[in-house]
Amino acid sequence: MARRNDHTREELRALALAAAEEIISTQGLSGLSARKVAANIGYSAGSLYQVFRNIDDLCWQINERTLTQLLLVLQERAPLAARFRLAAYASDYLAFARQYPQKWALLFEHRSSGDQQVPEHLQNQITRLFEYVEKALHELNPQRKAEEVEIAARALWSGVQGVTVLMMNDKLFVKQSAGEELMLSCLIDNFLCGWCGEPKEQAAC
Amino acid sequence: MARRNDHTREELRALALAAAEEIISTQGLSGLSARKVAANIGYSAGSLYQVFRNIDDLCWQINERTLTQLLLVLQERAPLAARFRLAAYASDYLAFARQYPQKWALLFEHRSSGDQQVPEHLQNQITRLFEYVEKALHELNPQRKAEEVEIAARALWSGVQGVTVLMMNDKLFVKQSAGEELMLSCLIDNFLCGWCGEPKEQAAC
DNA sequence: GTTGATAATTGAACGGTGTTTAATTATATT
DNA sequence: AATATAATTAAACACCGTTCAATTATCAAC
Repeated sequence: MARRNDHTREELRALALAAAEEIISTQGLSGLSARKVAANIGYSAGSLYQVFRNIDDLCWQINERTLTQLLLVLQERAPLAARFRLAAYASDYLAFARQYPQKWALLFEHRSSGDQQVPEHLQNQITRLFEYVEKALHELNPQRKAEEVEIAARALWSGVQGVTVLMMNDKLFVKQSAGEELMLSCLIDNFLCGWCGEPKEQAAC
Repeated sequence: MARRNDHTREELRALALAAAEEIISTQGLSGLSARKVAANIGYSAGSLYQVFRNIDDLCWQINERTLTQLLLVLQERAPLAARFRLAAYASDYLAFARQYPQKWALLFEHRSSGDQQVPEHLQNQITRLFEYVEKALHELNPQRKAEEVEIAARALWSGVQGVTVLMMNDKLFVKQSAGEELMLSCLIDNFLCGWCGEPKEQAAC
């Protein structure tokens, strides 16, 4: 066949990405295969290579979509006061990972085998994520230098990331349910205590 | 052949694990395959299944060895005072990840496809890791309840974990070299500020 | 319309993967 | 020496990602 008008190039790309996301969500990354994706959208495996360089590329593009989705959620928190906003970011992040565990896992575990680099667009998205945190930290303590803010934002958010990772790995067993939320507020409260230099508001744990 | 005395069961297991570690260290996880491991130790692929249930199992066993190695490093820090000990733990952890990036990645990214669970022995090792941190935190503020210590240790160490993960993913770009070390001390200092309730020692960033 | 060029699509092929199993072979026991 | 036992293997199976020649549908020109 040729240039059949069923779907344009872009439509095909979107179809494939959607099908791949569906497979990953239900069967995990290990359940993903080019042939399955193709079959699910009524094409042959070879056709995917018209739109993706390889399936690593497909995974990167899924990650871009996932990150877009996440950023959209976080954006909603903009009206909140800085301190609550940070807490909301963290809790949203955790909730997102719980809701889309497989897609979230792909987001932070996918590394290309070999030469390929992280796509620029994805890097920009990650930078934006950090900027949200930087903005909140700056509002909380405007005297800090830009460099300090940058480092602190990455440190703090890496912490949130770490809590989420360990949760996802079922490798932490805290007695209470909602233990992860406790950990997040513990992390943030204690950190902000140092960041703002507020001795009185000692964190709960 | 049968029960050839070249190697006992346990020797074969050790040989295979060593070969697999070598392959992972040089070619990454994606370069690992049962046939390669077998070839490298002069056996056929099928023989591996006498000693491992599958190659996921082999990966778990590698992880146990890696974690043993890491715990050994951290143990050396026991003589230090609590605050320095914590900092040393974090820096050791980061250094370990840098030195054995592939093995470290396997440690925190490997999840079985499907039914298999995290082996008990590995869980115990992770618990021990957290206990090191708990001990230091307790020494720094003995008034805290055991529950609080438990949560704080996991929160703080997850932060260290997060910094390391993001570093490994080349996803954070801080201008300074040694930016990761700065992030770690930023995280720990600020956190401990809240933990101990020490307002004066405001962290550098 | 018919022809020819163009581009999308496919199916088959290649070399790889993990895993199972029947057949083989070396050791241990009787 | 004969037999039982257990280790080892080669081959087979069903997958995988990727490539490519062959096919086929669309478009442009005549």
